[in-house]
Amino acid sequence: MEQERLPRKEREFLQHRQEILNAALTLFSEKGFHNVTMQEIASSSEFAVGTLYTFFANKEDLYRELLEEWVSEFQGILLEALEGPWSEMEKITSWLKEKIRIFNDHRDFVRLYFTEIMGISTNIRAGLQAKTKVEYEDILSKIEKIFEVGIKKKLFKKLDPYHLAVALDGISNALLFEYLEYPEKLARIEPELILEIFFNQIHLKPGGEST
Amino acid sequence: MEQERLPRKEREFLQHRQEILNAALTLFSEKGFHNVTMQEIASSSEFAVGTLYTFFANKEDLYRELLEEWVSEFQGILLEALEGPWSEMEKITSWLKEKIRIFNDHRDFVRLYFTEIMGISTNIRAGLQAKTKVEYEDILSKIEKIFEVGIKKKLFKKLDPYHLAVALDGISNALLFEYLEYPEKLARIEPELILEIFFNQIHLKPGGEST
Amino acid sequence: MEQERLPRKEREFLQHRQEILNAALTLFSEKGFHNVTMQEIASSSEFAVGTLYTFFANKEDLYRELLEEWVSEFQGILLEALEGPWSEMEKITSWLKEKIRIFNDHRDFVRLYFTEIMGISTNIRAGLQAKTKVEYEDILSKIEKIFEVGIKKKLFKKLDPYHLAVALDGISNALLFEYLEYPEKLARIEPELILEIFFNQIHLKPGGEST
Amino acid sequence: MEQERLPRKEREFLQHRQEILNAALTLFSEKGFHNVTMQEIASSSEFAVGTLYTFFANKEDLYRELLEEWVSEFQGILLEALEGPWSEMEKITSWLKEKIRIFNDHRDFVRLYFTEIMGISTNIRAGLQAKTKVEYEDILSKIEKIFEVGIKKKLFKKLDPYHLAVALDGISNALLFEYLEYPEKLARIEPELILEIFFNQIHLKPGGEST
DNA sequence: TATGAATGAGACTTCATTCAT
DNA sequence: AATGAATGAAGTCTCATTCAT
Repeated sequence: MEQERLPRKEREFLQHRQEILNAALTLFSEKGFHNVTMQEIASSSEFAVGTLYTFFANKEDLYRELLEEWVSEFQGILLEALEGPWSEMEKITSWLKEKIRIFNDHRDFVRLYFTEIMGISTNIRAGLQAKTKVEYEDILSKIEKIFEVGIKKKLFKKLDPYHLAVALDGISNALLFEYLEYPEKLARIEPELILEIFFNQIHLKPGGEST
Repeated sequence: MEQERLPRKEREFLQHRQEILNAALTLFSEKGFHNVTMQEIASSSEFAVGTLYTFFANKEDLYRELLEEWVSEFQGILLEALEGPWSEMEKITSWLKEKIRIFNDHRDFVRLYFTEIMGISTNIRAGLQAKTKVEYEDILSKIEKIFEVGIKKKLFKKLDPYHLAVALDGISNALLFEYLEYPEKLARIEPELILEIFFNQIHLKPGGEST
Repeated sequence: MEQERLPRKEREFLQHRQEILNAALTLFSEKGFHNVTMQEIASSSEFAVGTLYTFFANKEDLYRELLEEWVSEFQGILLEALEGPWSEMEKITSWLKEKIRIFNDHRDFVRLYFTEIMGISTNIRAGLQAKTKVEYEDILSKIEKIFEVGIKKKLFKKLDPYHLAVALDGISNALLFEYLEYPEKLARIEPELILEIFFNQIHLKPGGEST
Repeated sequence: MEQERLPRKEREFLQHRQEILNAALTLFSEKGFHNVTMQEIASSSEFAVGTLYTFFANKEDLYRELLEEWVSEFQGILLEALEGPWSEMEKITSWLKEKIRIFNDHRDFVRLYFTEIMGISTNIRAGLQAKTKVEYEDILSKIEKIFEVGIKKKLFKKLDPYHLAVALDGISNALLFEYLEYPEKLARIEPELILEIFFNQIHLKPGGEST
């Protein structure tokens, strides 16, 4: 999008780079970092192996740039969704909406991303886990803040806001993963589904709730 | 425990096997399948490389047996927790209690396990994902059943029981992972913490709330 | 010879392949399949180990292709020698002439070939023995036919033509091997030497004998 | 046979040794030196691997002793057949008779033996080829002598006696191999079959002959 | 700038041999 | 004397990376 008015050479360069990254994403997502060879990425993107090395210093670097580019793209989208001048519930809803959209539109990336942050870093030297996790915690703490405010405003029950943030994230991940894996089992996921399960009752409803 | 009265040879065999598996678990969990060499496992378990091959046909096999042994152990524990002659809430509580205990006592294994089922199978040929996922879905459907019954008994709100199962599992995973990662941020996790967030209000409380 | 007008790349490919095969032939012939390492073939052909694998799938394959290429080459030459529009004696003489030439010019290969068909297949999986033996039997049966015809024409004594074929082949192999091993003991072998021993008198010439 | 009146210990020792050699012969003959493991020989002879090493210094040694024992046994038999106080034709006939018997009764050994002398030594360090070939040449030169004498006595045509020895040996090997490989194709081989092909006419019979 | 043949370090695996029991 | 678990050297093969064209 930002390469609109670049010289042709540069435009082409960026496009080729993107083609390689796309091919790599699909392959990495299907088979994992170690089960994909540079040769495969080259064939799949219709370049020669040597050419990959004019775009990326090495395999690790390709992998890192691939992840980081998307991570920062989505990080931006999600942070923005959480930062508008809206009510707490609206912020959470818009964040969920974007998250759902991302899961739906970028399954390959999501698989790769979760492999990297949940599990054991596939590529140790690339050292992505640390950086990626920091960004993840950034989102979490934004949500934590929202809960904190919401609790102060008596919108939500008085529970640990950090726990709530982690829990909401966990619920949404679980449902979305299950959905991606078995799309037939669940109807298309909407924020409301998640919110209903998670929230419905955490809302402080005068006259209600657990002793 | 069960090898008490085996002939010495057999006892030794099993013990050596276990020593190898223990070393391997730590290494795999720290660095992932592909970043661990047989040489490392050998050194770490204080055997020669060749010795590993008297216990396991190859690296893949070692990895598979490692995972399968623990998976089936924990599968047994969790299923048992879900199957007693108790109330719905008791079943869920006992399941959570066991899950928390497993996460706490077997962090290395848990990391490895989630790498395998959430992410991209580290070792494609080992074909663990399929088998492992089936067992995982088995637990989930048990929980689903519990919710179903609970809903019929008017214990729980009328929500899709499968969604509820996935969500509860997701919440507990998220909190437990966060806890394992940053033990200082969360107090020792108890079933009650999770249940409070998840359940508190899903209980149909006469006099309270949503139709 | 036939790669004259191929693109340079292709020419080079075939030449490198041949260099590897030549080095391998010498080594295999000297030490046998199992006593030659890929490293040795690489060093001897002045390529890196990895390079061998761009030409051949594995050691077995290299060995197989090496043998099959020559076998089919010589098979062609020998069959042609046996199939001309000549008299029976001329066919046998021309076959012997070619056989002697092959033994002389391709000693390394001959050693390797006989190791493979006479003895125990060095490389079981390569399954060369079967294929190679079939081609060998093909030649034998051609010679058998020639004897059959010759017997009908009363050129040869009435003996089992298959026995005669095997025997003539055996005599020529024995003399040629002995010659290759101790070239000083025998004068340069000519078809006549073999024919004299084998034939001289099997010709049914009442009262007389071969001119 | 010669261990008749040895102390039991020694008798047993020799018997066990023989059992190992028998198992090894079968295996080596089927799969070749390099495709047989010490473990296999142990299993097949129903001893432990370690036990093999109380009988033989190493695999090579086992192989060497195996071959040498039989070679010297058969060398004795064949030399004896060639050395009696008989006529030239009788000597050759008795030699052939023994050779045929050996081929028939000891096919495994014969396969192994020819692998070793014809082809490329399977086990280079064992250095059997040299020793074995010397003994082989010993037989050949005995036959050569017989031809020499026979020629002097005008029994045989005046051809190079060494050539004749090599040729007769080659004919008999070829027919016997073919027979062992395809026993159905040839009737049971008798000295007469070989002699008929080889000799019939080489006899100098003034006035010609063959009925 | 793009190519892909060539490279060689490094991983897995086998198996002859040893040695404590 | 017999055993067989343990050893580790050595061999095969892969694949990220380089570099001459």
